[in-house]
Amino acid sequence: MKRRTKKERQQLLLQTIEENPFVTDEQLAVQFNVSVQTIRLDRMELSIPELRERIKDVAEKNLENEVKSLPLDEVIGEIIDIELDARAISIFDVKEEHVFQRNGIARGHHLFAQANSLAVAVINDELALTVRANVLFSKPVKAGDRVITKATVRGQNTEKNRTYIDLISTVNNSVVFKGEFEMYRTKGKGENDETSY
Amino acid sequence: MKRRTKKERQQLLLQTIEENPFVTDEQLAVQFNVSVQTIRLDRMELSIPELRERIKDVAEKNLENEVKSLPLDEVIGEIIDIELDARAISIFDVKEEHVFQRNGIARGHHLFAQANSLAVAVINDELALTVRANVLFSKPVKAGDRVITKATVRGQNTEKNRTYIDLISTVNNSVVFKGEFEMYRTKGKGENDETSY
DNA sequence: CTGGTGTTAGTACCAAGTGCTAATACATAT
DNA sequence: ATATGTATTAGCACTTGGTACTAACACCAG
Repeated sequence: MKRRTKKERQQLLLQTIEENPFVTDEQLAVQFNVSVQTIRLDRMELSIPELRERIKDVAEKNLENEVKSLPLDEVIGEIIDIELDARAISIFDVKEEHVFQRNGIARGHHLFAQANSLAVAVINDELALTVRANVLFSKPVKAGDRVITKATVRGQNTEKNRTYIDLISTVNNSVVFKGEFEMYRTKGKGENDETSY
Repeated sequence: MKRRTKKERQQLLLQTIEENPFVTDEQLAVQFNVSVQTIRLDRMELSIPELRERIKDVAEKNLENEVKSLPLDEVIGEIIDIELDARAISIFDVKEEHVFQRNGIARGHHLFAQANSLAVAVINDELALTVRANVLFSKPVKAGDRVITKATVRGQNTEKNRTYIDLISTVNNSVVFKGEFEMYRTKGKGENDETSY
């Protein structure tokens, strides 16, 4: 192992720990052919926490993901207000994982998912399925944006068991997404009121 | 805190650690009103590893998940055939996590996501965004179904930088989803050598 | 009273550190 | 040539959250 300069070593150190957070100072010292103390000084300068903290961070991150990925699959966006068969509002915070790396713009299906989830939720029925949707992505959404989606139940066709819902998503009061959803439901509006909530 | 029997305590210990693997023996001792040594003996009998090992286990598990969840977010469905700016085919296996628990029918946004991903992929450009989509969910899809989606590029409006794509998804040769997507792209078909932007 | 089970206390030791002081090497500037 | 600064190394005390082990005590049953 050739002895690198401080800068080179620290650069490699960052990479190495990034790739494998489970490596000890001792192992790193051997790898870079320096003393353990040097590794410690390097970590300090680079503000890299000690092994146990790194492992803990990874563990905590994973625990977050667990909490995140389950409801994320269930309902996209957090429903903050709902009046069944009338209207509903949800918010969705766009994160790095929702955007194209190349340009930082949110993938369309995430916005669709938020709207679709809300359309399902607003329907006061056990069974609600999307039959048709016409959507328009009017403005790009970026990571860090908070998307607020409002659903309004527009009408019904009781014979065909259909409910029509309008959806509008905004970021900072600017419309980013519009959609008209045709939903299928088993029962008509108002037939579910035996058990009043 | 009432003093439980050994069995009760060990039962609760298992639960407690399961819920929060980050708890130390000392905290547990306080919680159960016994000595630290007792907690250690309990852990031995129950073969529960020490705090650091538990955290490490969580961290390692999460690292596995990372590999799994990333490509899942990147493209929904596996692209098995593609001819840029012409057509593409992807398959998507519907799993339990994609369906409503209540009725076992796939949530619409997963089918939309597969179609949307494919529409983005078929466009031979750095930047492709969904502008508008009209979709029809013609038949419910269930867990275990293999959805095959075909994308066909229908036309273009070079002035407006738009590309029109038709999508059809089938399960066992039966159509479950149809969509017309209007996509925005930076450059026209075949113009990808120019630096027009 | 003796034995078994459960619990507690205490000691020595370990890994992987932090925090601090001191020594050394080496090049650069004056 | 001597001083200054940076990089590196060594050593020691201390910390956390343990393991491994021994000894003691309480209490209940035979």
